Amino acid sequence: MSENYRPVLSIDPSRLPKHFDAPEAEVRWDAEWDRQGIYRYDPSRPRAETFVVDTPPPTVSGSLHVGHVFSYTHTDVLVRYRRMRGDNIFYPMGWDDNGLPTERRVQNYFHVRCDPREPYVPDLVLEPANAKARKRPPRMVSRANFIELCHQVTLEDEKSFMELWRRNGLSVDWSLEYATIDERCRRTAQYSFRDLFEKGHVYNEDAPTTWDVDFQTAVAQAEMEDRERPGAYHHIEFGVQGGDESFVIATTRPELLPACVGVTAHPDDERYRGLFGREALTPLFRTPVPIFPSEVADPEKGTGVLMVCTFGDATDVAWWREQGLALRQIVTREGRLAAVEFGGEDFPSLDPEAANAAYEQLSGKNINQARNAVVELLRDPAGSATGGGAPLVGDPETIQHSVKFYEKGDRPLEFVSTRQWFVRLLDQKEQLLAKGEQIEWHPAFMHARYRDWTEGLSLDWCISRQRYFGVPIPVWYPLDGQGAPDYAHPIVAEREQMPVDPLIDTPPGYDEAARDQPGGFCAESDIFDTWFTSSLTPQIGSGWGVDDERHGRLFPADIRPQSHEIIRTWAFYTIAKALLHEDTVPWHHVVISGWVLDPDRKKMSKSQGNVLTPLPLIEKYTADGARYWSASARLGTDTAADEKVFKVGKRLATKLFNAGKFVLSQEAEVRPVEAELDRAFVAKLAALVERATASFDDYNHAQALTDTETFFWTHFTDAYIELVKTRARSQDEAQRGSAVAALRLGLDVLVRLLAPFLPYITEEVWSWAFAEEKGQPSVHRAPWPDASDFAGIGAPDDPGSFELAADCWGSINKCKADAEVSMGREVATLTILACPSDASRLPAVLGDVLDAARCAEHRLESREGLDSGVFAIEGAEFVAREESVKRSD
RNA sequence: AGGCACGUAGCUCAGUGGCUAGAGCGCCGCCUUGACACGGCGGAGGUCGGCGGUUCAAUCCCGCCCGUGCCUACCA
Repeated sequence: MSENYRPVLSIDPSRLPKHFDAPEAEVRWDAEWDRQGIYRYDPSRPRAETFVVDTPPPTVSGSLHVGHVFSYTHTDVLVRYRRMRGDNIFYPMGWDDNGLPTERRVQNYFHVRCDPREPYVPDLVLEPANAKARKRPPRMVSRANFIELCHQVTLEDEKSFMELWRRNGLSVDWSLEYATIDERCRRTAQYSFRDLFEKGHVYNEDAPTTWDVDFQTAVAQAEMEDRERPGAYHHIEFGVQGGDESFVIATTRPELLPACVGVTAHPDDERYRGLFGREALTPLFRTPVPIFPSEVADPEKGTGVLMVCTFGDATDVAWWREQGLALRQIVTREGRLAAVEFGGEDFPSLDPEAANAAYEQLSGKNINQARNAVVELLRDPAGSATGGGAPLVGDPETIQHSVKFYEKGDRPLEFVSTRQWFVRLLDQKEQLLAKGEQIEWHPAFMHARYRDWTEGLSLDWCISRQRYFGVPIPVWYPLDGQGAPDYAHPIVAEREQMPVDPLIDTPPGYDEAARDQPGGFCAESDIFDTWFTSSLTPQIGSGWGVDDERHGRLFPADIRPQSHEIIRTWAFYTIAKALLHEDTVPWHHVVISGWVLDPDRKKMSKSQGNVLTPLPLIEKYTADGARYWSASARLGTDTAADEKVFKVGKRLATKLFNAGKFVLSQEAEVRPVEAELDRAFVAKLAALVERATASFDDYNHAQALTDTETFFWTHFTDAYIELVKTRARSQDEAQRGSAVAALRLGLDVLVRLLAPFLPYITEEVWSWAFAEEKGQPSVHRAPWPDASDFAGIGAPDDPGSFELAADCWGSINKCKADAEVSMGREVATLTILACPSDASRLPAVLGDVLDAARCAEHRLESREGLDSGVFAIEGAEFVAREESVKRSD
């Protein structure tokens, strides 16, 4: 080597393993990244340089499935890109641990139930229930013990999630970890309540509320779903007071007949016009109820006239309110028919004896049993309100209709009148929609989901839950002299007290001795809907109410990644909170991942048993392979968990390992990139960098991956490396230096372009030489490639010379394939025919082509009629194999 | 019922108002290795869901239809 040039920092490939040991590297790099603190948020840098992520806190009690690594990888890829662009990343991780899923898991895991009347047992230790224990009735534990068990289980679950995230290479700043039940989140949620209370956005009300009879808790509109269920129209004859007329209503809920409080039909319906203002008489119970007209009644549906009950559905609730009808709540919180007495003021009857006899058949039964029983009673002419035979007209007519369920529930929702806390949202629709407009949705069409939901909002947000493991509502109620609570004047905890548990803590101005005493106070025992806390994740991260300066620096966030099925819950509620608290958007961009489908493109669900767990896939295909699969999906696109794609990712990582080994083991002097082919390659590489960067900025990471991968495989490893392999070992130092410099630049840039997708293998390759050479220990802190990487390298004389060389070499390869000889076979001589233009351009790169083809002698002839880029190879004479082997020794 | 998205090679997916529509996997044939057989070269394989329309030109734009998924609504 000449004395003026120092050698490049090359590696000795024999010191590297033959194959990449991914599991070992994944553990090693994860620890190393932690040690270097490369994912740490730097609070000293300004907002403009900071990229704030509002990470979805996963429900830890749910099972781990590939959907988790899928969507979180999308976020991580974007975050890693922004980090390399120089942004100060704020990327926390939280766990959504409170709420029903955890309670249910704890109930199953230990085979316990919570009964608040049970005394607290200190230091209670329970073993996971075995099959035998499950056959016995569940053990009853106190509320405090139950909550302790919930904490115990969530801690374990959080650990397994964290291990998965780390293994998957999420570049989370683990010092920012939170859990939605921890003290900080409880405080933030209670601050939120107090702020909404002060602003007049929350209220409590005793009103009919959608209720799950199994979980025995109120359910919000966002947590309901429709399910198709078989049902039946029952035609039932009603009488009319003071006349011998009758009419027939149709209902799918005959068991609610004892709760009938009115009858209605459309005002223009000729059949029933004469009845308005009079009273109907129910069969069986002989209860007189008002008949009133309503525009909402559809003359086409059923018989056009219907009974109003408390409560069959939301329309019943509306009629009940508008008409000021009586309240006859017969369905209990347990989903059974309550014991009621006909003949009194609440349940009037013209024939109390018969009514009570009939109701006796229903009392205490569940909904289905009561329905069957009432139908039997209606078949008996004795129950008729008119004396005109059996009240049930004809046979029930079976239909298929959709019924509202709690999304986690097993029985239809009932409307039960209970006292609940609500956030007033119906008066905020316009503002909520306006905030949705200010946010950029990726992909844009997902905005429609938010708009549809917001426009269709029909109920205020019910935020109280009659459960145990959650953030307590920070409220007490004063008790009057008789010990009755004054719900109109709740005592809300002071901010300084928070977080409080009203069941333990005492309200300001009261002594603990006054608890549950007349003239004293009583605690609100309900907890918040888990979304009440989850909707504050941007504020939890920013320290809202705790550190205003920091909040100003981190709120609103830059991106909110999430999946599309929780737009109506998580996204919606978070927008609502930011609106009500600070009249702002919570983040500037929403990034929506699609769903993961099973390999047959069916939705994965536990009930179908087609859920794939991620760790075995990561172990089989490496973390980089799993990330490749995730990242190959565009935002918002539902994607099949296709193992073929994992495999491709693993192959890409392997290829990068080998290409890196080759490129970095080339020894040469540091020389400028000058050869025509090298400059042509660099020009293509620069174009790739521009495209990939534009794709990332356009929230299209999948395009960036495809382009980079294709370039890496097609142009770099299959073409460029092969074409310059010989020259990279040439005796001509300038030629050799140019080739090696371009090879190293190619590897350097491609490793950085792939780093967001394949963090492990890129870091591995980076560590061999670039880390030292560039003074940047981690590729994940290295600058994203840009024009400065190519400064000083001239444009090629002919912009097409790279393709020309690759095409010509490809033609020779095809010639070898046709002759069934190996690509490495030496060629004694051959003739290349090219169109006149190509023939004149080819010599600039022909030396590299002939080297790659191992061709000793050649002739280049111009031939009219050939297309550009098409080369005919004639008269090829291959060196005999034995001779070829001998020569190369 | 309304809305959104999707329908491209056997499979999973790219793609563009215009040259012969692409990739990977799978398949077939060949190559035995000096970065990589966890590889390379070559090949077969598509009426771009259907029918109309706009256009010199449509897989791409428009309309209708069919199919799939989701969202919203209705659900006496």
